[in-house]
Amino acid sequence: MPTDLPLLDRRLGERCCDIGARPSRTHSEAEELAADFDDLAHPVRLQLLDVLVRNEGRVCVCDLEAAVPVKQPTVSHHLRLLRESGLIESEKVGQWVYYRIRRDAARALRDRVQRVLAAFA
Amino acid sequence: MPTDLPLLDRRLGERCCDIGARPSRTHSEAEELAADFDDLAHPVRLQLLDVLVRNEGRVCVCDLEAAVPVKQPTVSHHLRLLRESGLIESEKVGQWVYYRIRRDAARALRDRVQRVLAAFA
DNA sequence: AGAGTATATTGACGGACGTCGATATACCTG
DNA sequence: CAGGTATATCGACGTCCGTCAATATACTCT
Repeated sequence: MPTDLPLLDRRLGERCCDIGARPSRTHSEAEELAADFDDLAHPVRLQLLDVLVRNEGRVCVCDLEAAVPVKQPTVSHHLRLLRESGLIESEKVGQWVYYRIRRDAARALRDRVQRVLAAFA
Repeated sequence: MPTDLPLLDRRLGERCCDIGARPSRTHSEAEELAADFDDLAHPVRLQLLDVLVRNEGRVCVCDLEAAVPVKQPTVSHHLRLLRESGLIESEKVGQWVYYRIRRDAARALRDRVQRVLAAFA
């Protein structure tokens, strides 16, 4: 698209506020994307996901607890957020709860995020 | 790495909390990454970046203001956050301020994020 | 049943975040 | 200089977020 023409005019300081720049996404689309980034915008959640990704299969909560610098209720809190956003799932075995990453959801998130970031190139 | 062996044991419910799972990143590394995601974790910031990416060069604040559903002080607020994180820069021309994306910083952020998400594959 | 363990939930607290009206600052024009 | 415009900053307000101690729930073993 020839977005250059109005910009050259603008350089002269003669016009402003009239390029009619509109985002390519609606605000609610942007909200959904922001929610994707939000899931990843906390160090504890990143570390939990990291452990789950690198330990294919099952990791129990006490292992996760040992991997991050917060107390058990806080770990449960972040695990709940990740579960509610569909990125991980849990399975109760005896008195333990094993968590694992949901590869399909993780890949879908990765693809959505990469589609956004591709425009940054 | 053979992460499977302890996991098979674990399946029987006989052991727990001993795989010594440690995140591949320190907490402060995770904090820096989380800050990257935080920059993108707001719909208004995503929309602002979108407009700046798609209008190579200069966009003045009033144009940005027209593109998002918040008032002028809030636009300035988000522009400041993006500027402080190095993703955009501004140039004053007459009574206007033109913003543009910093391609180098944007690409660097994209690469950091993609490196994280690659593990999700 | 009773004691111990693993995990989730609740409730409270402090602090950070998003928003906006009001105001300040800087510039331009007449 | 006076009046107008563009943008930034300030100050206040409400809401959301992260954390944890305490408690609840569910399971295991004896």
